[in-house]
Amino acid sequence: MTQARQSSCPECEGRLRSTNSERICSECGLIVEESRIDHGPEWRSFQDDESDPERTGAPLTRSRHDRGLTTEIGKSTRAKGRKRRRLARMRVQHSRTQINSKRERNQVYAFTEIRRLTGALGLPGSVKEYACSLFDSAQQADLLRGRSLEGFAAACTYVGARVADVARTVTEVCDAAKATREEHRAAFDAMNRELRLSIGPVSPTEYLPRFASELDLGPGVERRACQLAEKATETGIVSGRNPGGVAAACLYTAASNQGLDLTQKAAADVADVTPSTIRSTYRALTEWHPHMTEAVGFESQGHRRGSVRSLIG
DNA sequence: ACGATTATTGCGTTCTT
DNA sequence: AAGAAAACAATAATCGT
Repeated sequence: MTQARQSSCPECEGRLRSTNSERICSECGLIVEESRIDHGPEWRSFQDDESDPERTGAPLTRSRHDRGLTTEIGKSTRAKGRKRRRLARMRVQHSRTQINSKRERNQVYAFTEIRRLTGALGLPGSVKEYACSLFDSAQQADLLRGRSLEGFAAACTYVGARVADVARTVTEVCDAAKATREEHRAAFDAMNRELRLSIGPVSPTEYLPRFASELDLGPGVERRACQLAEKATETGIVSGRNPGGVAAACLYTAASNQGLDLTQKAAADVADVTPSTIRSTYRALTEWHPHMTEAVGFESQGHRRGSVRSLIG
């Protein structure tokens, strides 16, 4: 809202915006200024970042984590006494190393994928780190069994982008990821449930800055669009709708009101929707007056249906 | 390009079994 | 309690201007 000092991101030239404690780039999420508030937990696992001594880069092919080769030490009924106890011990140790190495392999794989994803989506390192730590939490919470690693990598990246206020749509993430929408969702739901992520439905405003800059719209238009988006949220227009589509429609409406020649198709494209979506939302946006079912219920109308769809961008 | 109309899709509800 | 089906809202596709 108040931008006084630097007007563009040193990395990607995106516009900056301020939150409570920091100024961040609206496109890549780079934190330009930060008024010393330490945000979130201190993640930093043993071996870190840039060096990556483990052989990275190797396994980008799809591999299910459970489907590897395994060796087991059978329970021999013939072994007796000391020999039997030795075997038992071996079995225990062996299983332990197997679990550890499995975990480690998974982690390396997931981290590599997260790194690749954040790169491909133009997300900053902070998102990558958050995503990795989130994956670690998920692993410790034993959320992985029965769900795909790729899904978790995608979901962690998605959540990371969300909390950094540089949301990407599920479509964007899944297109770049080696995961299907279903896998992403399974992982996301699991983490959301078990880890108590504070990830509510996406607000259209989260997409506004990025879309605005992609469309070369000035701050004035963006501000107006933001007002529209807030009003849309209050009115209940957003519930059940694709937030990205609403954001694009708000921008279109704002631009249109100011005489800019922004085409519906252009607005639709940045949000990955069709012009007809822009149209219908535009209508709802401009003539929200005539009829409003349940006029006064301000909280009641909050979530009628499609709350799930609002969750996923 | 925009608006109106029809088709499709997706999801919550409800109606079973 | 889990699954099938009718119902509804948003989005996409299509046609007309």
